[in-house]
Amino acid sequence: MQDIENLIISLLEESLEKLKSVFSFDSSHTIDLEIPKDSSFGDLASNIALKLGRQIRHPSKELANIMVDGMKVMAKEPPYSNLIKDIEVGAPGFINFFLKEESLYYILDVVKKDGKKFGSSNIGKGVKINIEFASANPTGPLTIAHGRQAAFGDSLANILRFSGFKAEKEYYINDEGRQIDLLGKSIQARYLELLGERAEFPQDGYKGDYIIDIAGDIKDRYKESKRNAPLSFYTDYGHKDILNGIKLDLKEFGVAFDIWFSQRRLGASGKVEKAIDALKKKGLAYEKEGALWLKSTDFGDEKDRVIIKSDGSYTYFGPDIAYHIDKYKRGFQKLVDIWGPDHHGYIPRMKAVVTGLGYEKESLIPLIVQLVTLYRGKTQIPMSTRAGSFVTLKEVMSEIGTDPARFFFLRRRRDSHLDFDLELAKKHSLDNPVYYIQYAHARISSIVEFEKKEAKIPGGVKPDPSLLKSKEELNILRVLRQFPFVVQSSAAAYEPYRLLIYLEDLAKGFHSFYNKHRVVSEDCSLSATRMLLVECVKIVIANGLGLIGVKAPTKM
RNA sequence: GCGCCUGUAGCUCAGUUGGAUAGAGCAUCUGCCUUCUAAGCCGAGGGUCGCAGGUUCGAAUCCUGCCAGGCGUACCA
Repeated sequence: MQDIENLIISLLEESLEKLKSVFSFDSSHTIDLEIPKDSSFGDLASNIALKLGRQIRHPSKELANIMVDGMKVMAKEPPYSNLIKDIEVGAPGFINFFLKEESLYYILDVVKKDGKKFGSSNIGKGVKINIEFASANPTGPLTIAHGRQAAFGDSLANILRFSGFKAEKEYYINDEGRQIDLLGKSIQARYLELLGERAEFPQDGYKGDYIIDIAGDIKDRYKESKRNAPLSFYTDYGHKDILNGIKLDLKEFGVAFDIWFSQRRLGASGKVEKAIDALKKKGLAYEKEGALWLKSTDFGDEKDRVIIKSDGSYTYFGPDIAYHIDKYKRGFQKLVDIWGPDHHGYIPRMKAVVTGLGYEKESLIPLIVQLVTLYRGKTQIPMSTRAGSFVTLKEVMSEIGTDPARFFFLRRRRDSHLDFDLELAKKHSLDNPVYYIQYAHARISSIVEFEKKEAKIPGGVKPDPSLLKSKEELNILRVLRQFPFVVQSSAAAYEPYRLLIYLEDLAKGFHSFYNKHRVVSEDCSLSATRMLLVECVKIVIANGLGLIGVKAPTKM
């Protein structure tokens, strides 16, 4: 398939070269092919004449006509002759290629042969890339916002691996600092309350019920013996307990991190001081009003940012600088940070650090994943971390299941605010595309079973793709052909949702086919061919769902 | 005030980076199960792409100015 693309591109290049004898222009054009949305515009199309027309100020359609006339002659000779059926000029100057059916059949062999690898590529060229995501503070359970980030980061990493990157999934544990202290104080206060003491609850303390649960656990385990325990006992107990919960949730959600990176360990290693020294040496940090500031304005930030507060403690930013440097030192060439929209102001200062220390600005890739609003039908479910009332990822998983949860979190562009309707996610219809896609996979599995049991197709019968003539069959071939493109564009744009849209399209193609045509029939040759077709659909659905971490069931 | 995100069919959203007649699903209306899974399929209606300018062969897409919603604007994380 890739060969077909390349052949047509080389044909276009050749034609462009000939055009130079008539017009003068520089030949630095990269020729892209697209798959037209409407198949009446052919199987592949190029807009090269339109681009060239703008450059040399000549009517595009005329250029396209000249090129097509030349290419039609060339297309009569091998290697093009057994590939191209026709070449046409489209309305504004598109060049549309119509391929022979044989060239579409080719995809079946490729899918069957590549199997689980179909769709993979090496566009990543082995570049080491770190994907850090869902790094919630261990001060409370994962919420649905983290759920979206987790589903996104996990799938993105899978897609990047499939595309030839060496991607690692990392979780940054914020296990020290002001918020952790606040957590400890909150637990301490609740514990003392349980012992019947009047305890002062911290002003900005964590008010959720889970704090009381933790305090209760401490009481069950230690009775009253922790009445005078130091604060560090509560901070340690609390954040470890919560982190364990987070790990369990993520495991259930199907996310397996390669690295759990502790901020506390980073602090103990002395790397934070080293990083700040490096900044000072480069003249990127200065002292003012007893605090240490980063000159982020030199790199386009609105104002300079505090690294060390006047009381001598670090802001969140301090360790985070060291953390990013550490990731580079560990050999990562690209760092993806997946953040919520509340972190967007954080991008310029982090970019400032990276460029200031001599790393490529583009090697840091912050991706902002927009908010999730939960609905139950028409009514919005209110969420507020501060009041301690929020819907957790765990609650969503247990209500609707992990597959629909992952799917819904991924279904939109990351820039798009996500409306997540729990009622919708529970429905078993096309309202809910997870089941629609999984259903296609299950149906095919069932056909495979049926054929095995009935043994309709004798062993010697070979598939003959030239029997595939119907609109529905040819459509499936076209859609199958797109899969590698979709994977690659998802990887390049860091957008897993494109894969979901594609899978819905493929499933639709299959269901349409299924309703109109029988796979296993009295016609052995046709049956064998359609079995091959349907098995290819199954492979691609399984590959696609695998990348987004959704199961491909054989029965439903 | 400033910054970021969003505005496309009644609803939820796509639109391949500036291309061809703006597309899906849901909802509404209408058909299809004695044969491989009806969690399915076929068909119909539904649009001033937030508004106003600009850039060019060509704009939902790019630029400017408005309008609306969300988020942020800490020596919190």
